[in-house]
Amino acid sequence: MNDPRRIKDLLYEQVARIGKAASSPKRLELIELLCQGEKTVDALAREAAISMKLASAHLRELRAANLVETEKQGKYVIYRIANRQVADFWVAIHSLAEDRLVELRLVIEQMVSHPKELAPQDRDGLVRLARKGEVVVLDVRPADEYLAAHLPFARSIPLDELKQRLAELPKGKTVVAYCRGPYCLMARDAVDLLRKKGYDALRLPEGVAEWGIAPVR
Amino acid sequence: MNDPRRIKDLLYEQVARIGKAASSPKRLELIELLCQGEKTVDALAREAAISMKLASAHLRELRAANLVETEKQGKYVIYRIANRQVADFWVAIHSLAEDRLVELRLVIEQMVSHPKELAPQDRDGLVRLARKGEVVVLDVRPADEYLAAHLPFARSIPLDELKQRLAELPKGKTVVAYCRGPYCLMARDAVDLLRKKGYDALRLPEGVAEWGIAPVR
DNA sequence: AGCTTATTCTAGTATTCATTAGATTGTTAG
DNA sequence: CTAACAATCTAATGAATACTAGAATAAGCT
Repeated sequence: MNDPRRIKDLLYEQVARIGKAASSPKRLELIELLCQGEKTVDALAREAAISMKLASAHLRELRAANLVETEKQGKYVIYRIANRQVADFWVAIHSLAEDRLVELRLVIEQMVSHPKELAPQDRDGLVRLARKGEVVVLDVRPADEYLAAHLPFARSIPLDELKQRLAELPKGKTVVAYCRGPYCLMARDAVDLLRKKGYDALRLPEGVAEWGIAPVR
Repeated sequence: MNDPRRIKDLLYEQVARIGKAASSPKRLELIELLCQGEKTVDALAREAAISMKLASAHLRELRAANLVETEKQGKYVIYRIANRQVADFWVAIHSLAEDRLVELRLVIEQMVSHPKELAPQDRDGLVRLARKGEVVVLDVRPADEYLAAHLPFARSIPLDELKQRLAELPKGKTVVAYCRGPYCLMARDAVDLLRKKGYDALRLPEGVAEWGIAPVR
């Protein structure tokens, strides 16, 4: 309990707790998932493709940094991000990474970039078109994530139901598909399917976190 | 070189490189120092109170994450942040830490909070008063940091020259002292000194990074 | 009550990281 | 050229971390 450290060190140590939480790829993936809406440990583990034990351990770290909260509901434990600032931080750190790390930009390009990307510049324009019904904004995430938060005027058809529900989409209009954000491939797959079926489809490489829309409980 | 990993993992791994860079207290302190302006390894080590070897090792990490750049000038190596987005990230992570971690707020309160704090709400108001000359905005950081970037209408008197240069300050006006940001104590010490000498002095717990002012090369 | 499922806790291991000391490179000053 | 200094590199150490497996809780379900 002696303290030969500078008082200042205590401050940076606290900030570093946030950095530590953000220093593991898996934890970042969990944060991104939680930005879509609250989820159980089980669901998080499944979607991040890790064991529940490991998910639990990482969530423990996130909770130790006060970035997420939990609520016990019967057999399940529900995790959610502590507030929208956490989602903003996720956007800030992945944006900075995209800005600074060529490697990241290369991987992103390899993964998705075809002529079917929508430049993420003009949000107001997209909303205006969607309001007038001139484009269809399509949320292809699981239904519960759509319920927790979605882009303005978006309609929900989860990716795994898309093939069966194609009839719901008007064929003349451009479909703008989005999912969890730039690292999620559901919208890419949706666009591939839609184009194969003759639709005019584009991928919006942004999600609710990037648009600053916080999930509701 | 086999790759049984999901392609997605590569993305989060890249983002985690930024998180790793931000997971060490010392590296965060170095980033904050570099937000004040470019510096040599030697200067950084001195101001962060660590050995040059350790500073060099940490700076190596920061450069590996592309957050800082270097330039060799004769015997010295000059480090600077790669761009203003890095400074914005520093502000984002320390703000999130202040929002989420009670421990951090407690340490900050213990360190500085007296009745002489200026609430950091009204920047425009402060600038207006400073423009009209109704308050003196005083930058107490070392002179080179003032030259690299400073708040609007601020004048420079480094803390260690303040005692000798008190005559430069008009006694009737409120002096608003600032330094490197909320974790820096130079402004606090300046305010203590000024009040002891009969000045009306307040501490602004923000610096150029928090105001979004990037240092010039 | 027993059985199943969701979650956490405890150990154990392999790996990574922070830090220090010693040797090395490159540059300036005498 | 040599001495002094700035900075980096290498190697070594102890501490922290990610992940796995096994046991322990705890809440439904039958």
